Amino acid sequence: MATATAAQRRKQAKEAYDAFLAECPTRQLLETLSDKWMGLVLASLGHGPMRHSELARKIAGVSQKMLTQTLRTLERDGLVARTVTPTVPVRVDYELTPLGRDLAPVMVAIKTWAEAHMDEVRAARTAYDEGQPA
Amino acid sequence: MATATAAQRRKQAKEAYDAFLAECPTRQLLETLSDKWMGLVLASLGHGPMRHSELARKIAGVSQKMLTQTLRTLERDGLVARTVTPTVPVRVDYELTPLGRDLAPVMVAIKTWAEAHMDEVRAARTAYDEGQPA
DNA sequence: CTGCATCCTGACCGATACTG
DNA sequence: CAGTATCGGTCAGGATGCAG
Repeated sequence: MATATAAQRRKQAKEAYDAFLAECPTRQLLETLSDKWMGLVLASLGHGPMRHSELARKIAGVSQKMLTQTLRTLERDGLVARTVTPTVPVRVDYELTPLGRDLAPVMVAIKTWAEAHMDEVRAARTAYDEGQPA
Repeated sequence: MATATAAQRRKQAKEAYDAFLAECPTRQLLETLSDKWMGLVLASLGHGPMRHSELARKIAGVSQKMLTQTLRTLERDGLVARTVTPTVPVRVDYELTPLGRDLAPVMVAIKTWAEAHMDEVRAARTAYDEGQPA
């Protein structure tokens, strides 16, 4: 039943998080971090504060909706700080928090890896597709 | 009819968008690596070869379909090697290739980060939600 | 045991229009 | 410039059944 299992799960979660468990909050956080635009947004902000429109320009292909949604999630998770300057045209700046600055390099590492090994992956795909006729 | 025109416009836009992405292959690879189960599969295989059913058991919550789909993608990208042993009950083992072994630590790093900073993120979420009453 | 095909629901995402 | 709300299409992905 749920009672015994729930108590056990709670106790375990308090002592050590394990993303392999479906109910563990870490799983949810991992999925959030794996979101399509998270890496690019974090990598962009890693160079310094940026405005909403600057991010939209830098990250080609992202819609205004997705960008706002991603930034909201990052803000809620304490990875990004949102600063509103109430001038006449409202100005909003996004900046990494200390927590975000700690995560950013890890996300950048994946991006860097992808760039470094693109050729090998491409070659593997070509070989695979040739061996698997449609 | 209006539907045909709308569909055509949509199709044209989609093709143009895909053509644009073709110039930036890194983006596509990054999205692939950011897929929901990629991190957990790579992290699991980082400890050694595993069978299909073993992976399904270890990664709680993944469906058979998604697991196979993820493994096929990894195999196509040359990150995972698939070995079929034609015994009577067919045995299939998945193992990281050298390329996969190079990537795995980076993916594990994100998982590790998530597990390490879960408490801080939780606190940030609570604070955010309390400050933003619906 | 492993993998593939089919069906079907609902979540995601882009486009658009409107507020401040 | 920044953000929200709504609508509609697309497709991811879960469940099931069958094949090797």
